[in-house]
Amino acid sequence: MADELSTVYEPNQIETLANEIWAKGNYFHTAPAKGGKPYTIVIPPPNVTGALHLGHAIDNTLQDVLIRYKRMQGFNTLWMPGTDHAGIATQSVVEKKLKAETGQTRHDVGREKLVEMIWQWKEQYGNKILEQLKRIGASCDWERTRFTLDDMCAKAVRHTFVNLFKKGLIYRGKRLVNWDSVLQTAVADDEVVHKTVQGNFWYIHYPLTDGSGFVTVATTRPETMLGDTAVAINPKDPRAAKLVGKKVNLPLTNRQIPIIADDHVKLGEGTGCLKVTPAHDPNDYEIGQRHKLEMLNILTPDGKINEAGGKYAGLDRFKARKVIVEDLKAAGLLEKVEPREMQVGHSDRSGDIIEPYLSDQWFVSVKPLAKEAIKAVEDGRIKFHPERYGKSYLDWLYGIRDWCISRQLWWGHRIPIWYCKDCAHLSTGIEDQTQCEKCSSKNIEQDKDVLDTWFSSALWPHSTLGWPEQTEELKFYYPTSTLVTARDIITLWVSRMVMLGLENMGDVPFRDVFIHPTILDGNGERMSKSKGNGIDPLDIIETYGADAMRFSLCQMTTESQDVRLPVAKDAQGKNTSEKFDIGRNFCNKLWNASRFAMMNLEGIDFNEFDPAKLHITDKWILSRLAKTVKEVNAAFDEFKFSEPLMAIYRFFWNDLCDWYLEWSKSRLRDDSQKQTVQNVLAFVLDSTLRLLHPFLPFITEGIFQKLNEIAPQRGLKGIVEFDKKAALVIADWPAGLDDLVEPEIEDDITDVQEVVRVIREIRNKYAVAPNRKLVASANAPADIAEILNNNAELICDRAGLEKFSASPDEQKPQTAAAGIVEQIQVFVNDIIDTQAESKRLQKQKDDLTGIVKSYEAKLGNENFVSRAKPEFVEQTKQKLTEAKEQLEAIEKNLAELK
RNA sequence: GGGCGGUUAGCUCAGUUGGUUAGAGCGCCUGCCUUACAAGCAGGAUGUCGUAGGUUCGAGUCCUAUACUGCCCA
Repeated sequence: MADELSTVYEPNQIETLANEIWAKGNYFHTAPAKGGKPYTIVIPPPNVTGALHLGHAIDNTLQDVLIRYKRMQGFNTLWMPGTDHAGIATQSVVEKKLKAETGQTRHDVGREKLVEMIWQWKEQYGNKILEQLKRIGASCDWERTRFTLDDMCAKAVRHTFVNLFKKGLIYRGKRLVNWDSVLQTAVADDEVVHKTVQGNFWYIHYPLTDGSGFVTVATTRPETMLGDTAVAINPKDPRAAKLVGKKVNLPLTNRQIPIIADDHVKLGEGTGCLKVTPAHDPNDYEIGQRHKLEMLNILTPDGKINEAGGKYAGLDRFKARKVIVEDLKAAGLLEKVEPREMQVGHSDRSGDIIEPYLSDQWFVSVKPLAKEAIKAVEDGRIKFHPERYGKSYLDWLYGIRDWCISRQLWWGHRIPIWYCKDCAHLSTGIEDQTQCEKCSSKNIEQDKDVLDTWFSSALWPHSTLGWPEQTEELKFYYPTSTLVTARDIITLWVSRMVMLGLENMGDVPFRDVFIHPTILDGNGERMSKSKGNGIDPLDIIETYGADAMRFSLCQMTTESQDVRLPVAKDAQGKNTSEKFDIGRNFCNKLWNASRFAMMNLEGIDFNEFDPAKLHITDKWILSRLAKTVKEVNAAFDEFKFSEPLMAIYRFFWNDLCDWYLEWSKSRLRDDSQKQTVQNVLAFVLDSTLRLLHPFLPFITEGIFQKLNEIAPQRGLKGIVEFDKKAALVIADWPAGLDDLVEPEIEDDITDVQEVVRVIREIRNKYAVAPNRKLVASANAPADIAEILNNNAELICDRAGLEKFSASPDEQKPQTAAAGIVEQIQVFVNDIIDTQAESKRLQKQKDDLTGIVKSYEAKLGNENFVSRAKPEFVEQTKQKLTEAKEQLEAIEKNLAELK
């Protein structure tokens, strides 16, 4: 059966097979009743409208690595999946579709119908992303899949709102908000992206009412002058004494507005006179508050000038700008226009220019919540990895402002507030209200707005576990263990989960927050749909396999904040990247090494294993394995991903494949050693599969299944025995191997490998045919010579020799080429080419001369000898002696050539 | 404007508490279809560690300044 395996790894079949096995065993599902220690991760719920991109792929791969690792370690492991209703994003997708298909707007179909359409859309497409997650191997407990708008989450949202409202932490107020005129909703600060755009500074004259001249104001948004209710000047400005208290005629209107003094106006900047538009600029709003100015709104919700704009009413704000500039010019009030680069806020969702807009909104007073959230990180109840991100989190919370939670949308959690039309009282409650709390009037109406999506995502770690019900799940799995996300989400989501987790549960939502790097393209730009540089993980999976993708993503996950992934178009025009070659090559190597092993495991018998028969190479590979396991565990505990993977990579490729498998070939033909090799091989391969499983779940599971058929019982009888599980996904993590570490054996094998390398180099330099057997010898100190002689067979096997021997008195034969490594001089007979040899040795001589000189310089420096640590000085002396000996040997060999 | 990163081989990145003449993969050069693997094997070349100072016996690593670059916040 093993020899039926194809020589090239084919990911497709094995991915299907592994998925079937996992589904059949229902291994991803868990429950508190299973006992053990809990380990919980809640997925950062992807937006239902979205499709996976590589950002999701890396995020979810890393979560899966942690979950699989902990599951194998025996934790009661829950990975809670789900999606986010993504208010604005989802509604606008459906609105666009409606517009494209029928030309209708949401107002044409009405609220109820639109919401129904969105639900339909969600049912149709919302599962796509879950299917995609399954393709990348996410081992979520799918039975528990949640949605931020499902009943369970809705209940949590309702309770949270009512609690906060009753505590006085939710209030309604007329405030300036970031207004998206296309979507006609307020958006949060963090939904506004600032872009640099080319604009103008218009200098406008405002004539004084007393006829004594004019003041000049400069603005980037001339149309807002319609809403000006004052002109401000710094009180220290020399002109202030004369101007403050006077009035100006606001051009194009018949209003007169006062000149006031305010510190906010910077001295010596611009014209020194600032037009104040409290209803359309955050700074002006502050000034307006201080001076109790009128707040004059001049815009309609869809971004047109309203009736306050007099004859400009009805014009779109950008059109109005042009007309107003023309009119000012005609009136001789436009002094000049300066082109100017400026930062303008754009809606993350619609791309529209955000307008500061005065409207009724609901807010959360976050200060008291933030205080607790700050404490949780400061006292270490929550730890960020890498640590520096804790600072971003704290900085944001120190300066936090009240959170505007109302959105003028129809898709989302409707605000549970009912207005009484008779007594104007506001009622709220867990249940929908049918009458006014105060006057019992049935003439009540629910608030039209919905809550910011982050309000429901902020509850995710406890709402998904059933809160406010005290479910078994909630008691067992909360607080969750680790949150894995990208750094741009720290303020948006992480901080809010901490605030509301502490508020509702009285405990942190998670202990550790791991922030992974952001994937950029080859030009250092963030991947995005609009730029067209995004890579679809499914394209990568089709081309390279899911394991290969995961390998490369994990390998890139170091502590750096960004990773670059050069993007290329393949023959079909899909975005792809050579980066995934590494993962694919690794999978192929793993596949083939496993094939080799399994082809040679016929007749393996666990009970015939005899520890007394262990060969030096067996002990060596077991020692290397044990060390690798240690390294991997240590790295995982520090939230490192690249490091453990690369440790396994080196072990598997550079130790197991390059050396052990090769040495095992002849031993497998030797009946007296066969059972030992077979058992060690099966054990080491099995261990490697276990170590790799969190990273490469599919291929390792596939091979594990085959291994189970060929060698059902694996382990080193009397030393380490492994469980006999039906699937790798639930197999035990390698443990109890520490006693296998043997440093001396590792050193001995290193000497052997060094000698082999020197001989290979010589063979290569002289172009010796691969199949030509040579004779070699070595001069080395007695102890090392003994080791080499004991392992002469290993050297011959790997260096293509028929004979090898070493001794402290060995002299270089006349016709031999010489190589040197540490204290060992190696002589390879009968291939000499005087000229080439002389060139080779000369280069070695030059290198060594440099080394000797640098040591001599160090030791010649009195400061070094007197101030460096004595053991370091001693070490350097030792090295100098060795280097000098090597140099002498080379010089001697060179002299003999001439 | 404030904060946090990055700058190491042609490319993408490692580099622990300062201590051999700085590593990996890809790419490149040479030789191999060696009975697991050419997505492979063996060998080789390649770096003033952004720049300038400083601390130190010793700096890719610590400090200061500076350039370029990215992200977050205002």
